[in-house]
Amino acid sequence: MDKNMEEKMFQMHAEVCKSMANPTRLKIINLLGAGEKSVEELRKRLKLPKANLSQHLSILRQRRIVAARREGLNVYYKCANQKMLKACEILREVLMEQLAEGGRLGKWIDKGKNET
Amino acid sequence: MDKNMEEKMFQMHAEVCKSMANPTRLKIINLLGAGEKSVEELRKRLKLPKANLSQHLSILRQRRIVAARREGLNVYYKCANQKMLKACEILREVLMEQLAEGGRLGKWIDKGKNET
DNA sequence: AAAGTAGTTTCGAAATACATAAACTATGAA
DNA sequence: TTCATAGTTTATGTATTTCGAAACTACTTT
Repeated sequence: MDKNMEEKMFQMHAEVCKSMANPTRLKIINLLGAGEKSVEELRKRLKLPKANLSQHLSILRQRRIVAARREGLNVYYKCANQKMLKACEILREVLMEQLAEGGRLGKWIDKGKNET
Repeated sequence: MDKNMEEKMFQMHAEVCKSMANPTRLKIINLLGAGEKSVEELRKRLKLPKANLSQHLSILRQRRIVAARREGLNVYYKCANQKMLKACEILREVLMEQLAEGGRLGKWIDKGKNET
């Protein structure tokens, strides 16, 4: 893998992370992880204005995190890739561990200086 | 897991993703994945102004993605959690696959309408 | 064709993230 | 104590993200 390719990979990777860097979008991913859903179903569960929901879905679509399929009036979305779900799952595990081991999000080097 | 907890998890998850949503920070994570390094080493490899590097490290530290340790004049950083690395690795795999399968980042439903 | 439902896009304002520069802190050496 | 090195923090201007509102598109029914 050459230098430019590496550079592009980091860029793409960052953009995928950006797409996931929003609680609403993570909720969407989570719901779709349990199976395909129409926008209307997502809207009801998430209680979001549909314009906003559509914007989030658009972002996820552009990064190929979800895939869309139209059927009549409805557009159905699903997770485009199981591996992405796996990656999310791992991060959630880590967070659960961190919550368990004290919860406090440390500020600085663990020298007892910046305790809250 | 109650409703508020769920909410907080999504929030935290988003913040971790945000911390990773930048090519420079991903490069840092990648370098640290290969082993502990001083800020000076990172600076030389990444060719970044040290103030900027320090800011990025601060963000990664706050989310416990990296851990810092001082030794004399130097501060050494390492990845705080192997699972985070694993999650990164999985995302990179997905990206490699996507590049392999055509590269073009699709704009809309795969109906041949929005070809580039 | 007209109206209704499902979904998307565009626009603009407020909030966040980013890089640069300058000032500051911490440690070790002279 | 003064200097030098390694690293952090604090402005500040710019760019990006986010959400609501309004306008628009796609399909179905009447």
